[in-house]
Amino acid sequence: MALEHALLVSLSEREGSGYELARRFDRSIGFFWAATHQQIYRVLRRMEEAGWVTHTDVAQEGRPDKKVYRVADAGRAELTRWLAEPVEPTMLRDELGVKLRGASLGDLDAVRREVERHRDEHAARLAAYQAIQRRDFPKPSTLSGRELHQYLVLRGGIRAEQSFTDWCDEVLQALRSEGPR
Amino acid sequence: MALEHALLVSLSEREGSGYELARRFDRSIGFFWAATHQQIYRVLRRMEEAGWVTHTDVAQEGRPDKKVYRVADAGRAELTRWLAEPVEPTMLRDELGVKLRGASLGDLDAVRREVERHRDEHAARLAAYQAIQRRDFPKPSTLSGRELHQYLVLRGGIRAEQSFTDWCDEVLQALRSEGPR
DNA sequence: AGGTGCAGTGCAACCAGTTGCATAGATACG
DNA sequence: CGTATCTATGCAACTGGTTGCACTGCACCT
Repeated sequence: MALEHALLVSLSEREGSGYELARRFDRSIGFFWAATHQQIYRVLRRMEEAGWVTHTDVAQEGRPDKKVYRVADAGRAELTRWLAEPVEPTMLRDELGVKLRGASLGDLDAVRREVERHRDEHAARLAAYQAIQRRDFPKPSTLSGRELHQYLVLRGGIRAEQSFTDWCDEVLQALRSEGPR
Repeated sequence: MALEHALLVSLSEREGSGYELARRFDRSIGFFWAATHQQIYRVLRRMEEAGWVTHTDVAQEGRPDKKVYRVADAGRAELTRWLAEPVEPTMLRDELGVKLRGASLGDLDAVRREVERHRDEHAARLAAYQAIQRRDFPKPSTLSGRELHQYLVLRGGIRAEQSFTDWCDEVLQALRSEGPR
């Protein structure tokens, strides 16, 4: 599974506590691989058992102690191993498709509103990603290494949200001719 | 969850056994919502307990008996209920993104090959979907109702695979300038 | 004669992820 | 002053899905 490896990547860039990782996920990797704090805590513990990471307790004033994790040698080895190993290409998996397929068995107008809602949500994400692109990667052609890879992942997010938004528009357009509105 | 409802949609179109549903999923809904026979059997039993479907045992010659499921009133009600209820828009979730983000921590060339593999796989799916479109929906503008909805779902698959393929190409292009090849 | 594959259902164990809740001090809002 | 939010970690229960295996009998290939 990839969460372990996503955490290894994130911790390789910078050490951090479970909580910090959860917040980092919320605002960057998490756009492309979401994870709750619960899942992260559990996986970190499992990874420590496996010797992939180690932690040191850090006392703080005015706030709870935290466990700062860093990648161990075994973790680095595991990450390179996994990077070289093939993984299965993902399948599209979106409930909206199921709803649309069943639209004629229910309230068509409700499905229409649902598609609109999804379009808006995906369009909003698209705008957010594009803002990140403008802010963090104004000159893509100058990038290389880690920065280039980060940029390319962001590009993936942009393309995905763009195409989803376009699809919703196509659906709405096509449904407009159907039934009363 | 959507598997129940995907099964309700499929069974509304035509009754069938768990096995048949698994095969139907393999070649149509499954392009957009994959499910193993195991999962399907389990869910069908749960659905029967809930009164959403009923089954009749059908004896066959030369092959095992089968349980043919059909949608009950409660199932139809549940489906319409679910169709009107909002669901959360999906997040992008692809391990390839994690790999790319960590590419500089491992063998860049292996990641490159991996991206190529995924590109080929997605391009193949794209071609398959486009073949279905050409065969089953030569004149989209004439469609309405269930057929239109099926077509639109297929369009979603085509757009998703197209944009993923394009993204892989962009990545490969960008990585070409990096490191030895 | 023997292996593969299809049709058909199913159990058991496991893995990944979600949800709800608990704790506890600090700070900020109204 | 009280409520909400942030930092920080965690347990317990549950849901959804995967993997490996088992059994039956027919058809097809070599």
